[in-house]
Amino acid sequence: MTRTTIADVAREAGVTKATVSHALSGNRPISSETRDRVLAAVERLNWVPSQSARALATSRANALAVVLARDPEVIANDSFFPAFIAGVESVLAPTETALILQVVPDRAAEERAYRALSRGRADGTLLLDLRTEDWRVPFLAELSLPTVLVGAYDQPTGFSCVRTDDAAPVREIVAKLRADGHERIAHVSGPLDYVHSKARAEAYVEAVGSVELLREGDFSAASGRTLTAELLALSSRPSAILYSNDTMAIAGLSYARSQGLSIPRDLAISGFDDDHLSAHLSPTLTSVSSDPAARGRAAARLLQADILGAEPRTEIVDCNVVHFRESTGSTASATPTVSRRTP
Amino acid sequence: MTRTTIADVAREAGVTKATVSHALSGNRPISSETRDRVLAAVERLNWVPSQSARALATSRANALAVVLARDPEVIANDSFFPAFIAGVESVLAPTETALILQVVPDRAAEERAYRALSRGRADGTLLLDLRTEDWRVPFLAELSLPTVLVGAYDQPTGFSCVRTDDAAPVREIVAKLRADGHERIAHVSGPLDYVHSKARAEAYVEAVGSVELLREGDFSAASGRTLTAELLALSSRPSAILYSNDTMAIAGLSYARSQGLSIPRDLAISGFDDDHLSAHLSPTLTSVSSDPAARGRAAARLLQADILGAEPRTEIVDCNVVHFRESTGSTASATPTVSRRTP
DNA sequence: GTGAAAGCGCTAACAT
DNA sequence: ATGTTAGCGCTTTCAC
Repeated sequence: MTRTTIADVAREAGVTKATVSHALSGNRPISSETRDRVLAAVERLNWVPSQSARALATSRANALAVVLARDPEVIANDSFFPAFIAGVESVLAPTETALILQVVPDRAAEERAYRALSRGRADGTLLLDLRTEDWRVPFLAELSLPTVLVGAYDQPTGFSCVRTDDAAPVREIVAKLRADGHERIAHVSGPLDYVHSKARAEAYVEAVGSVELLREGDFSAASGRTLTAELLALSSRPSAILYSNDTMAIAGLSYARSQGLSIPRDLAISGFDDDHLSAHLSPTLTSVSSDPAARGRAAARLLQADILGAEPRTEIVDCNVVHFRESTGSTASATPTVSRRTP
Repeated sequence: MTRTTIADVAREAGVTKATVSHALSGNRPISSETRDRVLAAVERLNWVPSQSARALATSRANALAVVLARDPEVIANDSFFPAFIAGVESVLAPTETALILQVVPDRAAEERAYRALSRGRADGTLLLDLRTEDWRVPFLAELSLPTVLVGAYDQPTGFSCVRTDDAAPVREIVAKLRADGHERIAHVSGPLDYVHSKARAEAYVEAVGSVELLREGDFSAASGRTLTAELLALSSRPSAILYSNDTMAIAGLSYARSQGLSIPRDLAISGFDDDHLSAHLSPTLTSVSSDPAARGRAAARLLQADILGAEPRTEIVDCNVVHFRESTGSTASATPTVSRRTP
């Protein structure tokens, strides 16, 4: 049984391949009568155009791509990614555009992946996990593969960009902790070459005026634990720790408890990303929700526009909202208690 | 600037396109000298073969696909999916095979998506969220699109399948609760037309010998809450509830508490899927971990084998392990307390 | 061991 | 408004 092609449909409808093609694309006027006949034939034969043939002929893959250079294990415990993808899909689905997900082990493979994408696999790509001076930015520019940056990239580029203000929530949390009487506030960041980690860390440093209590983690539970141990071992230890994600915050919280500290009495803790279970922990975890789905939607729309030839533009999606919960001792309307930090 | 093609490489190396093609594929003997020259030219020109041209010529897309008919919002809160995808990617990455993710709103779109996949977009597909008598099984068989079923499908098929024993952990939990003195044990299931929900529910019914306390949820927090309320309003209410995922369990737990019940004293609770934060909740949540990554790896391997022409086979990946935690009042080695349930 | 040429199934000029 | 035809960039017979 050989696959049915556009030629079969043309024969069935008594027209030529060109007519079939145009009847479907609407790229040239067709008598409604002919169109009906063609559509009927398409229906009858259950024909779906070959994606590869179409891609070859039009140089359009009808697919967008995300390449991740992360360890597969890390993807599994990240609460940002699935929601982001869900957002992307919600704008792609109506267009019948596919999303290609490719995980690569190293830079060489990543370059090959982007080259392959630009050679017919995809029409554009979304760049996540941006780093300062990210090599992918000039690289993709040279490949002239339509690209949208997701994150507050700190250099000028010719690409569209979906930004978020990561500094504001950090300032807000620090201010609140200050008002609650905390004087030694620490920060466990993500890797500082990630632009979002860096933005948060810089906002922290600016707010507290010192790098003394800044520690660079890697978003893993293990680093959350280790760095918390390090901070708590200080002769003059912090009374509050801001973590750059919930996973590290929870690991830190567990460690602190294991040392006999009570949260938030002896140590206030806040996270980032607001995992959907964070509001159910005990104590409930103060965190920052950032609507990754909205960023996914914005990024997908910008990329589609870019592919259609629109000018690159930067969109600021600011859905960051701080949820003060029990882990900072401060529920919504709690009156700040002065000087409750431990020695 | 026109894209570089195989013809450019051939010219650069002083050979024909055919030789370039074979030098890379190894599909026919090439003098090592010529090969070197070709490879050098490829390197020099940074040439990557066009995926679409290759796909058209070989009818191989070098891509696998997952089509989801879920609401995008649901994807975001599911702890199974990201880990599963991570597993799939870990076997695909070395092969430079792409994973296509497509979310569809309804059945018509889903059929179109599968047709498009089988017409050049992908070489095979992984079927998730299996339902009893799933229409996709015969449909994909007719499309003759290589497929691997993920879940304990209850009909014979010509497809490979990655199974898990969902009944065993349910039996284990019920047995433990019984031993702890619980006599009225309820179950909040997922939609019963999903094969895994059904398997769990059936194991539950068999273990407790009655459907009286079985309620059908939809895996959402909202249904967890509603059905818990319903069960607790019973004149003779359950002293333990098994939920078919952690999200519903946590919603149920919150509701029970809001009614003044203490967990696990007044109500024992267990979940399913073991979200990475479940061990950090308070009380820590009894749940069943199932290593979705391992299932992703197995499914990807089976699909690749299938595409290469191997016989379909069923693989049982049994990594289900029950983690008894505080929410069932039963830490690992706790001695069963008889009759501590509330009236 | 290598070259020449015929497709793969579409789309898009170019005709009429 | 529709038909004819030439590619898109590969792979793969078929010759030599």
